[in-house]
Amino acid sequence: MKKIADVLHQLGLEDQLIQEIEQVGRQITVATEQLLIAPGMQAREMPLVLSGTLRVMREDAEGREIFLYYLEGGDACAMSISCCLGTQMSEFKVIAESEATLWMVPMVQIDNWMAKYRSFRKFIFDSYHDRFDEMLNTVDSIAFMNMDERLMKYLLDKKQSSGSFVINKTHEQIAQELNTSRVVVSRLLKKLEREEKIELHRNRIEVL
Amino acid sequence: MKKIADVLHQLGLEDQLIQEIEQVGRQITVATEQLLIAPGMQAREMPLVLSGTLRVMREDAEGREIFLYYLEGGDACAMSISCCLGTQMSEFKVIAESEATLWMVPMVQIDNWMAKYRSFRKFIFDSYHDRFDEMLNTVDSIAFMNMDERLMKYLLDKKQSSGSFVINKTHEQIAQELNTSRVVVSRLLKKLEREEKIELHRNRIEVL
DNA sequence: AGTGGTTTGTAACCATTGTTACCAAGCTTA
DNA sequence: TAAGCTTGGTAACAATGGTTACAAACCACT
Repeated sequence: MKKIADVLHQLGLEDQLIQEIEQVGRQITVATEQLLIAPGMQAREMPLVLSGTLRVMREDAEGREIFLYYLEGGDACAMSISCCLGTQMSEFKVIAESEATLWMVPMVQIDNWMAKYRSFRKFIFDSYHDRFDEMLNTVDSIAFMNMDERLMKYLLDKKQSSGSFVINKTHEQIAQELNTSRVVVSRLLKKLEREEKIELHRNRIEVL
Repeated sequence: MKKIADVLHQLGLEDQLIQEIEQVGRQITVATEQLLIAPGMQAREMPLVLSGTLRVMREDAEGREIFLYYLEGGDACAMSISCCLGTQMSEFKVIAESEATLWMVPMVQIDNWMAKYRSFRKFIFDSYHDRFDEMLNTVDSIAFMNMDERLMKYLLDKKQSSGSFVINKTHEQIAQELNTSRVVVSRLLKKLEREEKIELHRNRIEVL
């Protein structure tokens, strides 16, 4: 597993800043499918992903959900910041897609570092930009694509982020993340199998 | 029309910063339906809306469009910043929804002010947060709502932002912003009229 | 091996949205 | 007023996706 200092170094942060982040933060480990942030929660720390993957979902009033994007090694959940600068609340649900290690940074430090370190400003802004970009991507999917295309994109994204051709999810889980029904997912997965793009097994999908 | 200093003052910025912004920026006026930013453009200035409304749209490769959000008095197009900090390009299309006056701030100054003024950092972050929030709203609409609900929400948002019950758009224009077809919009508008939520005229819709 | 729960496959049907086609109403300009 | 364009109304049909129902396959546990 990577150390926090290595990750921060790769992000291009100054050594002095890295030391400060090391001093005031703490490392935590979260288990697969563990809930990290739920709508309405007030964050006091900004999570920085050291290893593993977090899944960021949007949830509406009736409990329907939709997948937005993944956070992976080196990514910060920068959206938490504006939760704290204002007194606004989280509008997401963040769940561990796999076991993950996180570096939790106290929010109170953020503004200091923003004033002090150019590299930190760049890091946070890039982070915002990347998230925004992924949101646009999500909008593209749900606005312009049919469910079969969205499903294939979902599988490819998952393959990309996990680095594995094998996806261990049930049709029901996938249906929830795409905000559709299990029957529809099964139907379309079968179609993708007939097109020889994937192979179906119980609890497992292989991308070809 | 409001002066730039007044607008900035209302945003809670320091007097010294306001002076700097006044010195280096320039004011422009854009006509209704004028294109401000197109996908692939590189922004060198950040627009700040003094009066009027800008419409921010997402456009895909095939030219299909979808409405994301409005920018109004006091709003900054903060997304332009990350275009410039990195060397990334605009992923939006920004159009004047009405005649608008803008204060254009050179990007080169932004980082200075971020380091120097706490109020500026807060302004930019709030701006990012607000835009992100509106994006989530858009995602909610297209992910969870049917076209008739989206249409009604669209009309109410437009009423809200323009401050007028009267909406001067053709069914074709609305169809483009919602990424659907004119026939569908006409059909659903007629339904809304029968439900006495709106009144239809040529080139004009009244929200009741 | 048998029981019970979970997961997947499939059919039939419905609702919503998209498409094509055509006409009528309204505006503009000659 | 006539011609031509833009805008809006409506019908008929197609495509996509959502719902209900049921059965089969698979797994875990006894």
